[in-house]
Amino acid sequence: MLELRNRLAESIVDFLKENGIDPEREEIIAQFKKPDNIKFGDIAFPVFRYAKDFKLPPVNIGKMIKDYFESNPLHEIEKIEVVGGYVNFHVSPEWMFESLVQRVKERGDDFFKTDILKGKTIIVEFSSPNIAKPFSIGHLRSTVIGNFLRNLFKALGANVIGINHVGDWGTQFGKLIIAYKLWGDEKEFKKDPVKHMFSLYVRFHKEAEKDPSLEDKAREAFARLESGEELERELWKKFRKHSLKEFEKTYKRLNVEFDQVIGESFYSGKIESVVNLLEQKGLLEVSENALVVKLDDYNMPPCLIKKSDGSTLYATRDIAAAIYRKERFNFDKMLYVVGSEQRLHFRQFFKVLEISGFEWARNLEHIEFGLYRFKDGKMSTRKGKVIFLEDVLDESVDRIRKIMKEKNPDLKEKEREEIAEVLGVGAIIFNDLKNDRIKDVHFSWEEVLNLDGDSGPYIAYSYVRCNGILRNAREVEEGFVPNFTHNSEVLLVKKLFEFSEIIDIAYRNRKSHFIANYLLELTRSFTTFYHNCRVIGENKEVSSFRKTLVKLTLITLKSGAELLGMRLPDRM
RNA sequence: GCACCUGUAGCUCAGCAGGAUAGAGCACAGGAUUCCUAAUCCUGGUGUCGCAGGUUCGAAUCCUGCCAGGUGCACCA
Repeated sequence: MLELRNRLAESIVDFLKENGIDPEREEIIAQFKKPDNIKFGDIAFPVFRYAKDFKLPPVNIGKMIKDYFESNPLHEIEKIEVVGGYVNFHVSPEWMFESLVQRVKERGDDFFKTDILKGKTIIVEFSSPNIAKPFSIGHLRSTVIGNFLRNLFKALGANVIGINHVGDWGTQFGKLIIAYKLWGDEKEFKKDPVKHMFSLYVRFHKEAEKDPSLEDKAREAFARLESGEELERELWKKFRKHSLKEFEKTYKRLNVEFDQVIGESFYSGKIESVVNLLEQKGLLEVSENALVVKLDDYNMPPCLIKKSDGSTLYATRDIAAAIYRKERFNFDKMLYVVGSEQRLHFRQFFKVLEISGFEWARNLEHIEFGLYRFKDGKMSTRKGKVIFLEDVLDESVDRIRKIMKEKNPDLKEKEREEIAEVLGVGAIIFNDLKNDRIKDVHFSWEEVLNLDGDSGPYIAYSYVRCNGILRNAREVEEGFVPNFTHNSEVLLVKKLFEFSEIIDIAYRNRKSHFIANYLLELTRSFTTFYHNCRVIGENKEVSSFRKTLVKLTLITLKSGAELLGMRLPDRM
């Protein structure tokens, strides 16, 4: 469609030039619009703004453009209509179908992939849970959004490095160490390490309200950890090991992989060189006994580099990590998938890098997203007010399992289990990715687990039907000659054709909801087609053509779901 | 207090490099199954696009101000 727009724009530029107007092609392309209603065609060009130049009503100009195209016709265009001030181009569905088929013949299942990012190295830092805390539904967002971006950039040909920047360093570990020393229970820990650590963490904050000296003790404990004291180090290793093992299970369920899992602790040895560098550049100042970089000139509060007790902070480690990664991977872009509440933090350390002379700092992006919130406010790990992701996934799988028993009782137990897992987890992933990530998600079990309408299972169901048809229509040969006999076929082909453009939009905005919504629309187009057009039992030409439409729908649904990181079952 | 984000149908949300009567899902009512899985499809919308100005041939979309909710603003991450 992009190429077609280019060609249309070129013709319009020629036409306008003949009439003494000299616009850029890009300018024309920007004016193209996708009509709200399909009856107005596929590409619309509004001509209102030229009324003054031509000293004619828009309709007349539209007619002139139409005439121009009719004397220089494009085979991709089936029909041109002038309505009001618009020139509406109706793209030939036959041409769309043939282009799609051609593409699939050439590229197979990779038909939607491109190489626009070939040769580029892109780092996506995502998930990054705190290993002192359990994996809550709050961590789901960074995980699935990051995974989506990793998939997307890969599909566009980039060399992508997905990094799980595990939160395994910081004062929180001081807290955990103190709490473990005071109230830790070896037996409880062995039984369920993560839950036990969580209860210690919550208890720490509760007790610290009564006894604020605990906070100081925690900071001291972290300082000892950072300076390499044996006892603290051992405890830390123990906490870390068990947490990572636990997280691994969750990642497996979510079908998420990382190219690198490096904790913040990894950078603790690289802090001094950062401090020295900032010192050299004359950016470092002592303020209230701490080391800071002042950012007054950029309308930001100072960025804290070292606490007054000499231990490091989040920002320091992020700066060290960025420099390290630039040296190691020489990335073209680095994206941080982290909640929007940390926006200031990112602006600050991006700026510190920039004024330190690292020009590549402008290739850093904070991919922010809204947080999960309850009716009565924010989730808080500290207060123990948190929903565990595992519980959400289990509940979702449970619900699916029940529905499956009802709808398809003939499935074997083992197969049903596998499919319920795929559908249940997929439903949660889809639910998270279907809305603009910038918005907060109001958590309610009802909504997260809602399986009606705009949901993962809805898409999966269409996919399953496609598979069913292909299984039952083995005898039918695929047909590559367009043979439209019903309007729903035309609408389906047009929807299928949109896919590449949607990928482009999702890429430019780094947002998954464009793809999620597209998949819902495609599914709707398909089910309408499904209800109106049978594949099996029609004459040869019709059956063959329709079989190919089903095949195209199948691979498009699969590809879109793959980008989102959602698996689809062959039956359900 | 300052900065940023959000505000669209009863609810959850699309649409916002300006463009045609502002669209989905849920909920509610009715209908469709001799036929590729009815987890489906079809029919039914009188919405102050938070409010008020401005720019424009044209504003949900851009600008300004205000209101509401959220987030952040030095030793947490």
